[in-house]
Amino acid sequence: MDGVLIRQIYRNPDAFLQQSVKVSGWVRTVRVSKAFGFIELNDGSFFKNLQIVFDEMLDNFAEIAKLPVSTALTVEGVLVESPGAKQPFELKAHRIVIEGSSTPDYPLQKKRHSLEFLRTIAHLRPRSNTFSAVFRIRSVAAYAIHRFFQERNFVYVHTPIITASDCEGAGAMFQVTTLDLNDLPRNQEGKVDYSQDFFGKETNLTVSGQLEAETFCLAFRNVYTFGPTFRAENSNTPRHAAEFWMVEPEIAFADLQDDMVLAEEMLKYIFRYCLENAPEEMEFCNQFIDQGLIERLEHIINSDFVRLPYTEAIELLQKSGQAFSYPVAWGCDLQTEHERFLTEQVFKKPVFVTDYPKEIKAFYMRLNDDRRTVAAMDLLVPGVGEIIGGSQREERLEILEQRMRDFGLDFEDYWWYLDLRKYGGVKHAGFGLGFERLIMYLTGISNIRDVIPFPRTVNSAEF
RNA sequence: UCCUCGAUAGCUCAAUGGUAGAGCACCCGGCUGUUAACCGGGCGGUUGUUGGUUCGAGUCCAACUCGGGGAGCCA
Repeated sequence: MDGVLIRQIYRNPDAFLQQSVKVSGWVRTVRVSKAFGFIELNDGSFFKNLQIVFDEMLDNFAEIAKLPVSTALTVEGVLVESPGAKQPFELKAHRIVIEGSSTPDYPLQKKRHSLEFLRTIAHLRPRSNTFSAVFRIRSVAAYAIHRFFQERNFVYVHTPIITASDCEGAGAMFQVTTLDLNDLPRNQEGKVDYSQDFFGKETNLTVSGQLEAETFCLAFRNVYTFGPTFRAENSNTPRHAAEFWMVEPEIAFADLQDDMVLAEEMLKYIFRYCLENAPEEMEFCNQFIDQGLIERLEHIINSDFVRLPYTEAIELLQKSGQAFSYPVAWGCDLQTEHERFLTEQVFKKPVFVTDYPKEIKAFYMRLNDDRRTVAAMDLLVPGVGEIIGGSQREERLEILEQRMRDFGLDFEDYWWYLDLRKYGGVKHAGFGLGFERLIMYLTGISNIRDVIPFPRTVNSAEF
């Protein structure tokens, strides 16, 4: 008899009812009486457990009745309709084989644990309901992203993890070196001689694949990256990690409006895909992590995102009569409290804030005709804040060079980036989506450490 | 990095400056359809670390470590 997956049984129970079935999985809990008992078995293929009914007809009944949680079993029996109210069917066991034993000190108890405690046992927490749901949703969402772009013929670009370009100053970087830190080679000025380092120059872990993605954009037209990025910022918040994943599409012959349409369609696609393809996991999140989650996501799928120019946002905030800790004035960046007010109080749905003052945005963002603002957009969502940052890129060589001078950037470091404008440069645009922030929004999990299998944050690189 | 709150049994939490407790987990026993099963009994502690105040510190003070919430930076 070949084994079946619990997922197969749940998805098509009629094919298995009254049939002999063999399943393998791990014990979530055992409830036992004198002559019979119940096992909740989870085989990893499905969020829900299969209830196993066993009785003293088993020759190893006494042993099975005392199994500690997390014992691995293979169970053979007949799938029958369950008289119990909480499950539609159950497996009446004829034979139970212990595949892998466990011990009573198994840390995961069959009760609710705090997320903080579960973080300390990151190697075991995927066996809990919450993380079983979160990490399957993470997987499904990652696949949805690939599907979305591949269906639209975007080319998936693998931009480098190790980079020599200190691009856009997006944040502090982790240095990559093979030099002996206890005995650094020095040049004549007494500075570290990186010509003796592995790459012959100073290198770091990437903070963004955008500039490299632009090169492929101007060859393949529509491209996207999806991979890890690293920031050595000393950020101690529930929304920042030192290692996280970003999705960065880049589209040619496209402007900021096209960019926002793409971002909006992509998010709606991912939300819809996860609701349809991980319904049990989404329902669990809706019930135990964030009540109202599904309703909110469905509302977003069916609503139009707001487009709000920065200048109007400032006026709106100023006229709101709301007391803010940080004053609102044209030219200042929006503070968290301002973003929350806009997206949570005023609109109650995602808001694109567009056309920021050029001084507070990156050098590569396209200068608008007013010469004061750039074609940038941030997508703010209730609860999570900024989830996407994007812009139309400056394709005009002279203006780009002027902007680089304004920012004090060295042309030599960007010679290849400038070449893109020289050889058939066209208008193009793109954005970056913080994948973990998307997962937070999808699951209702409020700490980024709980949507990353093994999170790396300031002072923490366990496992 | 700043502000703020916290750290007591494996977990979640109690405990006026004066004998460290409960629920759950775990162990033993009971129970013929359980659902975080239930009922009875038992085991379980260098009170985060270091130092200080005091006759006496889980409790007060200081520093440090780790964690929660908020802010900055950002995705």
